[in-house]
Amino acid sequence: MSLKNLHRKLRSTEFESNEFDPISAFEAQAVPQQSIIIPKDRFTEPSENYAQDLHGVSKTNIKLGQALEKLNNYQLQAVFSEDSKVLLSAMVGSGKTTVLTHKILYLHFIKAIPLSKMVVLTFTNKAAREIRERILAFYEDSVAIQSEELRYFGTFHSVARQLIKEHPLLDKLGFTPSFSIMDKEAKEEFLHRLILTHQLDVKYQNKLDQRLKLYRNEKQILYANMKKEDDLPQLLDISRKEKQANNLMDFDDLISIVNWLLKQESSLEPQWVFVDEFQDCNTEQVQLLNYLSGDSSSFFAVGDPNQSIYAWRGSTDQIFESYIADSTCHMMRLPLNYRTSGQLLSAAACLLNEQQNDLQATRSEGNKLRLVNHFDDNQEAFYCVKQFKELNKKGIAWEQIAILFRTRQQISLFESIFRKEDIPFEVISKSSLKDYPALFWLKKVLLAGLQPNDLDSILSVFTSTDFGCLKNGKALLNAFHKFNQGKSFDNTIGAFTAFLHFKYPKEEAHLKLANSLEAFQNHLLNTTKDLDLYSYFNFDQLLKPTSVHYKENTEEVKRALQELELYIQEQSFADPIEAYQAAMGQVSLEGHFQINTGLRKTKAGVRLLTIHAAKGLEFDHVYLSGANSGLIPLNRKKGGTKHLQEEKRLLFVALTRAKNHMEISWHSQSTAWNAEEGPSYFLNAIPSALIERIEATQPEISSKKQEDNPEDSSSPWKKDMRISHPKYGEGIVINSTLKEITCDFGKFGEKSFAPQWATLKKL
DNA sequence: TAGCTAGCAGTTTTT
DNA sequence: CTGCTAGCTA
Repeated sequence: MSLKNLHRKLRSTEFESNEFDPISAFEAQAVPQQSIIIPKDRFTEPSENYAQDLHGVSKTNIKLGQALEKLNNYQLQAVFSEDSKVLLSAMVGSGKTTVLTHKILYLHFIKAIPLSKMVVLTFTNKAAREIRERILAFYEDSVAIQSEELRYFGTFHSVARQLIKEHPLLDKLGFTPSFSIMDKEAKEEFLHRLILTHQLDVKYQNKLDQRLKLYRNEKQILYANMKKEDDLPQLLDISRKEKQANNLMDFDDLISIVNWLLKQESSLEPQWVFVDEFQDCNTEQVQLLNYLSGDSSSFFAVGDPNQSIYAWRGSTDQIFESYIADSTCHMMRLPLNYRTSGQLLSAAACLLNEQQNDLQATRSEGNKLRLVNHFDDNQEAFYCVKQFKELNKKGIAWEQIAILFRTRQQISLFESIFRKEDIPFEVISKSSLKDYPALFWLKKVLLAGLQPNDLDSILSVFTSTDFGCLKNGKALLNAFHKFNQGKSFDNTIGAFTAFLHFKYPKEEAHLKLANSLEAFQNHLLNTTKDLDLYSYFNFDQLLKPTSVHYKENTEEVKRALQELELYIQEQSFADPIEAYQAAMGQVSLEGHFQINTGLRKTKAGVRLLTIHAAKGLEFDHVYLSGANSGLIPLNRKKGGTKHLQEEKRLLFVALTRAKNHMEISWHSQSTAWNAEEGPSYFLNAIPSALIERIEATQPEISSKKQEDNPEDSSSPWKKDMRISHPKYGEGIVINSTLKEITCDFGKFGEKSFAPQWATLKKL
């Protein structure tokens, strides 16, 4: 029977027929899968008593001794272990970061291992920052710790960047240590420029990333409707060469290049290698770990196989298999959950494989898991408004309430209703620099100044729709190449400046900018002061003083420059250009300019976020919205058990975010196209004794979404009015409020104006 | 060159 | 179901 048919059959089974799990049923029928389950007898159990070790620690370092006394025996076992290879299987909410940081501190303060001899790898900047902070917190303020000492504490990518910079063989690959890092957007622009300049025929250009991956991994060129092969292979080839020529690396390159270098010559022999979230490693990252932790180094990895929800990003279970097979590797576990109350945790544990279920509750029984049926998402949002207001009255802080969603699209309806109903809220998802046009542009300006041959950054500066003066395209590139022919300039920015002076002599502000870019490195030698750089580039003029967002744009840019300067001061580089390059590398890696302080969300409000974004977080009250079959697990054309198992773990992650109250909702009339009838069939695995079912709330008079029309009748500019602008010519008003007028100018696209500044004329 | 149609993919997101 | 687009047709 095919997977699809089997599931149809399984789903049709009555919902009430409980204690029945279609996935287990399927697994029982299917060919046994290779498994990542660690056999029980591979675990070393903790000893009864660590009093002596604790006493030893307290004698040397009282503060650390006191901290360690709070740990349980499983945690202490991992901290004190003398084994040189340890894989710690940490169940959800069992304090894995605590163990990781305390082990680092123990090794450092008691075993006298210098921090500079440790490599600590995480997947996110947030995790890296947290570990650094917890370590710094242990130092008395009299003993300042050099940032130099924590050089190899960071994300896989930032440590890779550090290693690449330091490696003696880098020039063999055609790179210099001042290479810059392309984020996703930069890489897209880069590839599009290559397609243009090399006149390549490439189909599905907005799916380039996927297509390149398919081609690299499976040599597949045809995609979707394509009948003929296009120039994709050439594009890959050219981009490889161009990256070398321009000293550029993308995120994937960082890992593969460091692996290549370390394979030739190991440049670093750390005494200890630590990994957080071990289950998320992909094959290349595993390789990096192997290169780093040779025979002379010890290795300590923490992870939770039950929380592996990033397989779609390339994480692999091979890593578990190889470590289980390795008999020198000691397996330890952290089974005690301190977060979730008893009944909720038992319910969540029903979603795990029998053998992998090592979870033990430490808290009291608490509330039952609630399964609530709503008519649709609109209905649910109003229900939430009511519930949340009551909870808040009872003293539950807004930020202790979270609503989780499978997809991000589900969030926007809640946003608009909460806004109307005065529920404070915050959507938690990493914002992209692209959402801040001024900062996005600032990054290009600085990169163009720092890498005088990086044509992409230069072009982006001058062809930006918001702050540029040129139109991007084939014509511009051709004109520039034509101008360039036969002449020899020192570098690309020099050539481009000359080109601008020749072809666009009227664009005074931008001509000045070009000159400033050309002289930027020299200027940096004098000063890296933020306000000085701000006026050096004349941002006051360039950021379009008539724009609605002028004030916030200038403030954002000033703040960003400030962050850069702070970073440079803390890193104490000798060469200011190198320092600025390092800072910009950090901006690329983190995706924002807050590279010192990080993104601190302090705003009070109900949290709205996807389950993926909720990993690692906890809340008092958690609501999972719209958990119909078809959404959880999310329907997919391709997939199979691997996908379904991951979706099941995703539901597990959702349920284990809650400390005290967990409510899952499903909709009778879901608005999602892929939703099916009835709640997620994964929930059938949970015995009815652990679930409290709540009947459908009656739909109110109208559950139809209300059209909200925020158009302001007092504004003289009305929707669809034809207008003209001195620069952009004729256009049509798309939207008009007291604060902002948005118009469409055809080939110039959409522009927004502040009514008090707008130089618009009625037609 | 515009219009039509068939076919397929779509989620999650960090660096 | 919707959105995208390659490739065909007039």
